[in-house]
Amino acid sequence: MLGAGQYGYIGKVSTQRTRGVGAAHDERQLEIVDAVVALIGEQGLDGISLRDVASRAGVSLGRVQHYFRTKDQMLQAAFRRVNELGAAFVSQRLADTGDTSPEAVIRAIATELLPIDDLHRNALRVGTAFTARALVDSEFAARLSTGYTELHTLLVLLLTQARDAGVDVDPEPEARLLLSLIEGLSTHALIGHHTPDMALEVLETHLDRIFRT
Amino acid sequence: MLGAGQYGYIGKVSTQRTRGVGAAHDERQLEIVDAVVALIGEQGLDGISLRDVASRAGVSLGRVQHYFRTKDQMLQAAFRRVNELGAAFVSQRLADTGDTSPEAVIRAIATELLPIDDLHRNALRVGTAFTARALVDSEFAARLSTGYTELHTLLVLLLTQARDAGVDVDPEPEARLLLSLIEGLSTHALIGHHTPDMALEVLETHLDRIFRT
DNA sequence: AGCATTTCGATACGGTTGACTTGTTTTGAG
DNA sequence: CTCAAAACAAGTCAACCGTATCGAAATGCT
Repeated sequence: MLGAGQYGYIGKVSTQRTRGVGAAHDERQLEIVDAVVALIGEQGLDGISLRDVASRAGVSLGRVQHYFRTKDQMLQAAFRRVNELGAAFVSQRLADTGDTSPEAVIRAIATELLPIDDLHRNALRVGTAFTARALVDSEFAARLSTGYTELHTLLVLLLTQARDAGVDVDPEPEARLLLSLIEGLSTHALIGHHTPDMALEVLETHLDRIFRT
Repeated sequence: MLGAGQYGYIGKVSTQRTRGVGAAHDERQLEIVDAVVALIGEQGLDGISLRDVASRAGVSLGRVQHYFRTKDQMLQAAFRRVNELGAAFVSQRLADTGDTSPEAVIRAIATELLPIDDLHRNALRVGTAFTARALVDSEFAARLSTGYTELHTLLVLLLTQARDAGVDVDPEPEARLLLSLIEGLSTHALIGHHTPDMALEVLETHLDRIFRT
């Protein structure tokens, strides 16, 4: 989960009547979606009702239903939102560090996919909730799979750059291992089996094993 | 998820009146639990109702309620059941192979925690559902954490044996990495991001990296 | 056989849910 | 200003849920 930004929803406008400039529409919709994301993180995916969302967002049930015709559409919007958040996290860290070496980028990606603070923790909780949902709903499964594939492709690209720079690594399987490892470390950190720091340490050790040969 | 067998439920008997030998009781209870596990694998944790369970098990709603006073108790029983299944999977493979070397045992554990067939797939789906639930319900979180700790301890023990036999490995962090990796590989295989075979290949490569130094 | 206890089916109840309908207010293009 | 479309709010509804109740049947110890 997280990482792939499949936009195309917020800011659609297109042929639709640009009623009220359309700006207020997206803003209010985002308010509701953020309430949904927060609630899913706290109560899980099936633990929330439209009335809960309305209450949390401080709006009426009618308003929520105006922006999302069905509950499923609302949840899909929330799913897109956490993916956006994940992508934004990574972009932010990359912009902060400045180091664009494959190793640094991979480290940045991995770090942002761990529950290093409450914000990340909540986003990852939502991601986990959607992962469970994906096992039952093929619609979500397809979206999730796409996101992971994009992330995998990115990792392969980075590892290929590293290999070309002299690092002894097989990009394709190593990317697969890395992504799975990050996923597992993140999940275990979420449920409290270990701390984010310990997860990060394991990851660093493994990355060292790859890059220092 | 999976792996730790925390029994203490089935076969409790104890001070309770041994009405009807008590054998039929456990059998019928297990029938219902198996229906629950199957349903959770198919429809997720929140997608099932007591009526669904009764229908799937071919019994009346009243009977389900007789064996489980609340829905939560029923789900907890299902959770224990998948843990039992996971432990049974590993035991079975270990008995089959006969090889008790640390490497073989680790390989066996890892293999049984991947969706290598429909039976394993369903059990792992249920495990994922409970993982998502654990993020919201501290009761399940505690049980899950205990299971993972047991598995972690076992891996540390095995890796310590390997180290004493001359393998260059740091048991504690390596066990943490392994368990997380298995978790991630399993999850990704479940959602179809890669096949169980690919997951197994990644794992084998990593194990080779550890043991062939 | 007698009888307490377990087993289990049928039914009902209060509550919640997502979806829908209806009516009112707001908005901005013409 | 006009007016149609959008943006809401409130209420309604049927369906479903977990749980409780009550009575009948099965069971097995004494």
